[in-house]
Amino acid sequence: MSYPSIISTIDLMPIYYDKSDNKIKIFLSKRNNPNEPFFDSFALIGGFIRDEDGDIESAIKRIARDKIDADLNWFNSANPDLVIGNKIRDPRGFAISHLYTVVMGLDIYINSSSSLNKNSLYVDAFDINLDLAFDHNHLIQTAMNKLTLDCRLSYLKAFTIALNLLKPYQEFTLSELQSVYELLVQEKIDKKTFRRYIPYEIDPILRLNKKTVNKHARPAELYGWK
Amino acid sequence: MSYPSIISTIDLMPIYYDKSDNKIKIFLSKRNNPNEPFFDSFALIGGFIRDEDGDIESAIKRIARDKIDADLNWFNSANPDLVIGNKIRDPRGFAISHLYTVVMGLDIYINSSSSLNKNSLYVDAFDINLDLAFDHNHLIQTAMNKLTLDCRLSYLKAFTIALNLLKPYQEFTLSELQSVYELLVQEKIDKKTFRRYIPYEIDPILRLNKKTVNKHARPAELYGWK
DNA sequence: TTAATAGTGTCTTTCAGACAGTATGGA
DNA sequence: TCCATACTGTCTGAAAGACACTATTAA
Repeated sequence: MSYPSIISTIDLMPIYYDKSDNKIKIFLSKRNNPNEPFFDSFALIGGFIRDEDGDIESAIKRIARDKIDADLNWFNSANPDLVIGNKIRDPRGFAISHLYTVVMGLDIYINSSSSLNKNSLYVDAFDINLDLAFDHNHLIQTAMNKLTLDCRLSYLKAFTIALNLLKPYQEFTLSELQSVYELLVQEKIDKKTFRRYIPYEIDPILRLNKKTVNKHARPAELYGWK
Repeated sequence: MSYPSIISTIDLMPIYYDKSDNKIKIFLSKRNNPNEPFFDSFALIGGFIRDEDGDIESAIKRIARDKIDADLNWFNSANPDLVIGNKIRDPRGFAISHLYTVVMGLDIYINSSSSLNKNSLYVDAFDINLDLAFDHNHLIQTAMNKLTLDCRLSYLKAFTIALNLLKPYQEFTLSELQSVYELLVQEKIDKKTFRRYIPYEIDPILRLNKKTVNKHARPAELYGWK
């Protein structure tokens, strides 16, 4: 007995907060197999779901490990952020992509930068000016749009994601947290309003009793992780 | 060249507002193929995604037409409400279910009741006391839970879905609309608060200048569709 | 009249938005 | 000193919650 051979794939959209130019970036890698479509183009990392994976989460873990040589420390949710399937997006046939937005840790960033060097690329998640493989331009735009809408709908979700994007940094200021938040919701927030959101008691952040240095202005309180 | 043979399926969770006992119900059908797993059990309607479907939306339409002999008038969203995939949920192998919540029209309800008669069943979406095929008990519980959370997060979403659930009825009162809303968010709302939500100008509802009759109380204004 | 449900008025609390004011460092 | 950024105080207006009040029918 045989079943329809639809191709089921995972695509991972690893996002990362780049403090140095205050942008949310996406990790892209160059497709390096001449026997696969879009050879030499940049793309989201991804792959087929295999029978031996056993379940979707295992497939995600395997792909993350194979493609960026690291575990991903946080999943946006158990459900994919985007599912799209048709016969035109992949020349190999009817392919369903399950796109998961994941947050990268700093270690992953460093590993990828060095070992994968010229085959990887970080680009502004909200402004991709590059032709990607498959329909990945469209996937990214749709997924980032959904991320913004979700974050606008629930400040708690925005807040949680902002914290996860800052996790790679040992220390951060509330102004930096606000910057990440503003990138997620794609709008400026009043400083006082933002600080009212902060549920000091609940969240895993910790006032370090340290201040920033070498700024030409009043130093900011530094926060870290419990 | 061959690709991994993961089974990709669609499951539809058709919901319907039953005015007579004020419940949101799910349409279930009895599995009638002795060669398929869970023969004679009740289940959500669903099926394999086939290569000739071309895309996911077409697969959904085909399955709806095959299984309940009708088009579905409204999709919750382009994305599935739930995706779950592993090797244990289907004896035939690694199966990924893409679950879509859909709202049934009255015509579908009537068609299904008559032609499918004893092979279909309507049950309270929030209280399934019946062992269903596959992991469908779990799917339904998770999907209804997500529906409630989504509706609590956005009153506009709750409102839109409530209106869609009332679409099959030509006339309805604001109290009825509130009842549907309360089922969706799973909590009682103050009458005045609820009426303040109603954006008279925006929504496709219309005051009919008619009132309910034969009630032992003050008659209610009837509303209909533009 | 009463029972029952429809619908409204309004007080109170909460909270976002706006923005001025104060604090604290470097140059 | 001033400039820049961090942080706080507080007024205002919008909207939710609570709940009492009025309205309109049948029995």
